[in-house]
Amino acid sequence: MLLKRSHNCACLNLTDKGTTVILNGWIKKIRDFGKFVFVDLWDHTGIIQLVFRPEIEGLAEIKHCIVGDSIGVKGDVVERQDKNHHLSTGEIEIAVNEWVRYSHSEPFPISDNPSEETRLKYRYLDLRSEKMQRNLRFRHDVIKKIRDFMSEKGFIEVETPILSKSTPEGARDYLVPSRLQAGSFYALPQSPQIYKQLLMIGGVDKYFQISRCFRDEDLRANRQPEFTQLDIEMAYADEEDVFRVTEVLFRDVVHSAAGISVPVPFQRMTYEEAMSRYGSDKPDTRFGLLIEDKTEECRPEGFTILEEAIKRGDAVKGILLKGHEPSRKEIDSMTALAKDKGAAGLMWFKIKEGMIQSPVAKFLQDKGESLTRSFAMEEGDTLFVVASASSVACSALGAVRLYLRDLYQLAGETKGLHFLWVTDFPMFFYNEDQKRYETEHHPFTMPVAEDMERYLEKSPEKIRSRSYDLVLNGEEIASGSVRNHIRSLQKQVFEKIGLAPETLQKRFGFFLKALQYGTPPHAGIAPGIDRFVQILLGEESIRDVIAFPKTTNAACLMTESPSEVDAFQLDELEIKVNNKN
RNA sequence: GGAGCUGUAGUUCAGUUUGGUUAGAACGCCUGCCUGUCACGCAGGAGGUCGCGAGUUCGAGUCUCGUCAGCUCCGCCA
Repeated sequence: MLLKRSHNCACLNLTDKGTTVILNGWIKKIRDFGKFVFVDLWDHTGIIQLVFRPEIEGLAEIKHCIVGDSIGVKGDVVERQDKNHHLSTGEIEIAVNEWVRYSHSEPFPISDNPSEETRLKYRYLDLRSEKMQRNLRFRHDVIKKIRDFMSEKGFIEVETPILSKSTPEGARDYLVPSRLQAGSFYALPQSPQIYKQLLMIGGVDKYFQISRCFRDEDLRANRQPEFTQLDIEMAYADEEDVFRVTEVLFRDVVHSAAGISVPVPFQRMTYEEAMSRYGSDKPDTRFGLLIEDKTEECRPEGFTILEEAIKRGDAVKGILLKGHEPSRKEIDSMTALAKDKGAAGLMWFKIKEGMIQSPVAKFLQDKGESLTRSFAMEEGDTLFVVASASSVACSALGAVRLYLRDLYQLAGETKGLHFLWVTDFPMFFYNEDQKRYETEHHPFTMPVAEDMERYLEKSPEKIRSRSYDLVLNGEEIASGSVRNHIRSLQKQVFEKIGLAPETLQKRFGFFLKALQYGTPPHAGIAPGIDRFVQILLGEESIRDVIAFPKTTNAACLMTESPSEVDAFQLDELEIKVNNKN
């Protein structure tokens, strides 16, 4: 028997006193007093207390219910004698007249403070937690706002295939074997990139999609193998059009979902500046601590470490931490970070009673004066210096900078949202391992035309692309570009990254062909929904904004996927598994 | 591929530094008592492959090696 509910648990209050209601939900807590029993009933709206009095039928049975049981009750809203002010429904309780247990629960395997492993194994129970309920609802609100906004701006949502074609440029593909053409494979899309460009050629003009993307790469706290992005593409548009619509979109979504006002337009910065000043292509602009290049000014005589570095052509760069002196242990951690990024080491300097303090102090013939002067260092500050190839020094100090941010909460604990456009990424970079050029963004990005002419043969790494990232509080939350709509130029790019003509034809022939039919100039962007929601909610893990996430091993502890399959399934696909063990 | 942290009852943890009797606590579960709780209380009970496998030792939850799993980071992520 289903007692059809009249209300949700937490939607009642003292004004409902005297009414008869029917509630459905789970037992959250049960307190047995012999002659009567209190039950905290929970549904997605919250908790309300039920009281089972001696005179009702089934009093003995309610004593045998446990946390997690699903029940329905009919009863009267009554005012409590002793009110509970910790509860929104704490002024009332439901005096139960009639009730039914829909289903019994095994003892609950998940506590108030569950481990990550337990949460993932019993995800359906973890989802009943206040946090997951709130996060899923928030995520829904964000996505609904996005859909409404895009529709209002004249974009239409078009779905693109999940079973698509492998394009092994970039991330590793997830492959799906074909049965009808055994030996051939589909790939799950890393993004709908090519399809959305084909939609532009197809006259869709303004496209968007809340789309699932798949990348078979290692996971991180903010990275899952499948994730959701808002895919956007506009015909007859350039970067300024994309910036404008994206900025207003984020402004409106942030305002309606989180109640925060952010100014538009967003700050912009070139890739070059981001790398040289922040040591990152996704700089956290919520605080200073910028990297300074003192290769010219700072040449303390007799300090052979620096002198020889400069002679080699290395740069001397540093960041000055005002008013903090990290401990030896903390400096060791920072040194390890710098070395991870390829620096030979991390030099540090403090001033104590006018005297410079540093492991390398004894080498400083000028007592460190040229250092303290060029960096404007004062007592109480700590100076970190790296002498390395310029790019190495920057990324090393970039890592140190973020360590200091976390150590001293330099980004502040306020809900400040700093959006930043990073522009002018390089088109190509040289892959040392594979001895060939690759595209920094993706091969469909439009290179800057004049750079292409000047540098294509001699120094391709100097060619800029018309691509851009949107960074929020030091996290990349969107990436996009003006696309290459010129077939000959697209072919040049493919050739530069070493795609042999036959390979090119096999992988991208259909696309190059499509480009022949009057491709409109177009541009787009793809914000990552999961990461954006994660930042707005202040969650440390992206798993907490996804209903059914995977572990760092890309496994699902609940369904135990991935798993072996039956031999007949493999037979149908003509696949043989090589068991390495 | 590499580094670090973690793994003990259904759950969350203590015990590992310094090897030594029968591995503990809390919550949960089971049985009983209780007329106003909201962390209800009281009495009793069940519940353990100390992740797994080797090794050292008279003796291993504890030491060593390997391995698996979870988390974080580097590489990787057009």
